[in-house]
Amino acid sequence: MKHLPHKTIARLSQYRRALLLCLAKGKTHIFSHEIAKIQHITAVQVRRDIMLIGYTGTLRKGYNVKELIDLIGNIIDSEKRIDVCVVGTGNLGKAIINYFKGRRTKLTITAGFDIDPKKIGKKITGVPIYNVADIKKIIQEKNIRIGVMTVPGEQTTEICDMLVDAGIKGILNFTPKPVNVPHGVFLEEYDMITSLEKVAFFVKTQNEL
Amino acid sequence: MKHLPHKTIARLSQYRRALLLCLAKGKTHIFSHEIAKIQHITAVQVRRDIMLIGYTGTLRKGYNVKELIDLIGNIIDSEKRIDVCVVGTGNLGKAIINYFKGRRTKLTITAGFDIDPKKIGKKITGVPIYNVADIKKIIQEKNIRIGVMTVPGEQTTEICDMLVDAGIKGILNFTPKPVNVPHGVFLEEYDMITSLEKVAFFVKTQNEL
DNA sequence: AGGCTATTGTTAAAATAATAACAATGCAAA
DNA sequence: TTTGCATTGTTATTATTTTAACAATAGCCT
Ligand SMILES: NC(=O)c1ccc[n+]([C@@H]2O[C@H](COP(=O)([O-])OP(=O)(O)OC[C@H]3O[C@@H](n4cnc5c(N)ncnc54)[C@H](O)[C@@H]3O)[C@@H](O)[C@H]2O)c1
Ligand SMILES: NC(=O)c1ccc[n+]([C@@H]2O[C@H](COP(=O)([O-])OP(=O)(O)OC[C@H]3O[C@@H](n4cnc5c(N)ncnc54)[C@H](O)[C@@H]3O)[C@@H](O)[C@H]2O)c1
Repeated sequence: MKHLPHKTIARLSQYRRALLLCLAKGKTHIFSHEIAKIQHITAVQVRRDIMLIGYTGTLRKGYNVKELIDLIGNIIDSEKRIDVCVVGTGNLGKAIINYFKGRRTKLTITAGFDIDPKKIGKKITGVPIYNVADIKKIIQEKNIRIGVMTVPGEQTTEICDMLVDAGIKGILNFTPKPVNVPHGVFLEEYDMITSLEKVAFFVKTQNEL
Repeated sequence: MKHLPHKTIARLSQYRRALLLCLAKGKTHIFSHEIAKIQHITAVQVRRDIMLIGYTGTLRKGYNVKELIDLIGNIIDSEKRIDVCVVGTGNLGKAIINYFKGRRTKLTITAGFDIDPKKIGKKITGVPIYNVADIKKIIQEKNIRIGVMTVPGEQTTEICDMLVDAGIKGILNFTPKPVNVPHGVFLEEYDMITSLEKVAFFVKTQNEL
């Protein structure tokens, strides 16, 4: 496989989640247009993505759900579990930790960090919350490779530097403050306001037609 | 202006947020490469986006921060305020309501909905929480146009249908369950797991090099 | 059995997005 | 004043992503 487009990676992750639901319902095979329907994309795109990872379905029966799930896993998952930490266990951090709890994935949140003494030492659905002062030590001890940032905007830069210093390899930044990371660290940023403003733009545009 | 790419819309929204921070710091002009640095993109792309909206900077001085903010506002904002509601005021819903509080934007969260009697009737940073049973009535009374869904996955489809029925024009779905909306309703879905798996994929890939 | 049809896999084309290239120019410094 | 140069605006090029087109064929129906 020479190279998978970013977009394909993102879609494969989504296909897998849809497929897992199908599997749970006892469905053994699925057509490209069924996957497409769930994800609001076209069947062609689904087939193309699946082609890119080298999987082949059965004509008139579609794709074997189980096999496809496993193959996607081989592509996007790491062999070993990847440990993830969440820095800032407020509303958003808590929601994220909860959300991950119990999901079948190679990604596991194994630590939370906070500065608030009321939170340090507690657990959130089983995940221990540590003092952010110990961040480097814990990250290295637990071999945590990915950090999710959900601290207040003002702390973002500082926390990001601490994560990089501790040897983190990927950062997912949910704070409103964009950050810079050195080469070799993968950065993904998401800002809800951008999404909402996009929705609003199209709502407005449509109204003007 | 014939047509703005989706990606440009999203970036304009981000430029504005960066610009607002600059304005707050008393900066009156900004160069394309400064904006680019903040957003981790290239200066060319910034200039191109700005060109697309028909704004012109001053050579050697850059862009007038205030003017650019206003112009972006003209493009992406609605004339009038657009009201937004959040359905499901748990951890994530609460985080979102908080996040929006006090931001200068034409988008305002004016209602939350929940099914939990302990939450109904309360306020979250000033936003009243209503009984989800009254959703249609309140949405129409308040002329709410956009709905954010942060309910548990199992309720997603039902809530989505209720929002559409109430006349909502745009939906931002944060639950793990993809939904279908009729033509004329703009849908945006975001799933954190996709983002995290993407980060993990690149962390893994880089490791294998 | 034989034709029909839904579906896959893949190539080709189109659309969208990002980057490069560079002329124009106005400010700063010599 | 003149030169140098940083910066914009814009066109051209390249890369990426999506969509279309269609041949191949497994299974269904008659
Ligand atoms: N990107 C998005 O879509 C989005 C949506 C909502 C909120 N947010 C942002 O996410 C962040 C968190 O939001 P929230 O609602 O959970 O806020 P919150 O105040 O509930 O949580 C912040 C947490 O960070 C902790 N904290 C503060 N300083 C710290 C430090 N130096 N080290 C470690 N922990 C520290 C606090 O104790 C608190 O627990 C904010 O920046 C908010 O703007 C982003
Ligand atoms: N997409 C993401 O990035 C992301 C991240 C974290 C969580 N989530 C998802 O967001 C959702 C909310 O997460 P959370 O951590 O806030 O959960 P939560 O349990 O804290 O909140 C859910 C809220 O919805 C309310 N609710 C339940 N049924 C309802 C109904 N029929 N009508 C109205 N309200 C109802 C509950 O009372 C509760 O207040 C979940 O689906 C979760 O999986 C998504």
